[in-house]
Amino acid sequence: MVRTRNRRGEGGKLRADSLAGARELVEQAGDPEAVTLRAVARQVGISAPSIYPHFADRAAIMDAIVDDAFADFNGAISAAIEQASGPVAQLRAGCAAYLRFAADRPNRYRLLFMRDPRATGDPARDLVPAVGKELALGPAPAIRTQSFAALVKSLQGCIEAGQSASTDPYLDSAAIWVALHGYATLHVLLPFFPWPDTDALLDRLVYGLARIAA
Amino acid sequence: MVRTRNRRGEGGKLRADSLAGARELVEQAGDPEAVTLRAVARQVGISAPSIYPHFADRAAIMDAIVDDAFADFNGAISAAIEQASGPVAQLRAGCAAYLRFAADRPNRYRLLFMRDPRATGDPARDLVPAVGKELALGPAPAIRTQSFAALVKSLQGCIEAGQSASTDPYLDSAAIWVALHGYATLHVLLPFFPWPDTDALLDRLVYGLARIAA
DNA sequence: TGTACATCAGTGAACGCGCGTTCACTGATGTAC
DNA sequence: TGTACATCAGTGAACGCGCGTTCACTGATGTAC
Repeated sequence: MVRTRNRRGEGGKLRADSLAGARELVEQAGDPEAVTLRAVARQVGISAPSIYPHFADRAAIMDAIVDDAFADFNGAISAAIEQASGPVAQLRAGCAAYLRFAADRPNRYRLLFMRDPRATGDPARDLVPAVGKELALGPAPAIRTQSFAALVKSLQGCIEAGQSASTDPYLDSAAIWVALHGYATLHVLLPFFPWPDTDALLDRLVYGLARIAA
Repeated sequence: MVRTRNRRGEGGKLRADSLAGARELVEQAGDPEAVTLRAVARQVGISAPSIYPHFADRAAIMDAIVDDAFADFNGAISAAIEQASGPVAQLRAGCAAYLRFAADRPNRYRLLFMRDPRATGDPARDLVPAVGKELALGPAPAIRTQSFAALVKSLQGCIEAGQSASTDPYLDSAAIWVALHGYATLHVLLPFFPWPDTDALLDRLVYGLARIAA
């Protein structure tokens, strides 16, 4: 609330503060619509017009926090994959981290895959056109497709190790993603539904859809 | 646009007209937020206050079109089930109808399972508390849980016919629902993703999760 | 060391917009006599 | 058959709100001389 003016040359700090404020708003409200320019300003403790030297418009703020959420998400998943040893364990660890992220930080998960990409500021950075086969499998995936690329890579690792009978890792990765997303989404939207045990479901999804023998 | 005033005693027609207008708005805009009271009035060709004799507030309109969408959805699924013969075929037909509904009428599907129930007018009618095990399995399911109940019943039919090895039809139905929803949701949100063939995926989901031998 | 000045961080007031909702009303329609 | 009147469908103007965005500004801070 109370904020002391930045010193000269340090005006850029307000950008980081604004992003932090926007992040807090998402966390508190659970609704990306709550991230209004004025709400961010209130959260940070500045006047609304002060945002403009740092963001072109409201869409630019949304875009930045979505990227921020993706970075967080990617970090959680790649950390889980790295900690596991062996291709099958890595695949499962990545998928488990996916569900854990959605369960632990539901309001950030909303930003990732529960918003219409058309609502984003810069359409060119949207998930829709960026997730084409070539890009997702390429060497330097964009931040919004990085984890999907990691999933494909994990499944390819299982195939190379002779532990998966999959003949199309891209297709089967998409199937796994769809199932994870359905579980994550409905968990977020309907938290009081008597859901089955996460680990048991995860086993069926991963091993079944990746064609891995139990 | 141009509308002639209803005759005396027929003022109630405006309620139906308003609902039709709200439905058209959802279909056009794809965003439930676009269904504002004033937009409905514009669509119908009346002034905004004229809505009030027929709906308590904006939330009541939203609630009504959500119920309308559920009735549509339930009708599509039960029709598909009735047309199929044999428990396994019925189960699969119901699931296929689920995906078909989401693909053909994406903006209505948004109303069903892609909105936060907290955004609805009357919290008591929300899906969250209504979908408890007892209600969903009961004899007269509410409109918003009817199709889930039909899914459970279909799976029970498969078990009784000795064609499913499932030991917990409620749990396995939830798993199927989750998978269907994930596929439907991401299709709606990311229509340009190179999705796998719907029928092949459906087979794997239904037979795999319902424990039916192919 | 002191002072004038440019720069920079941030403000306050205002704009037009669309929203949900309220209120007093208008004027056509049917009915009672 | 004609007329007064109650009822009903629907309106127009207004309210306060929060929003994104623009604009002219203020006042502290650092720097040049």
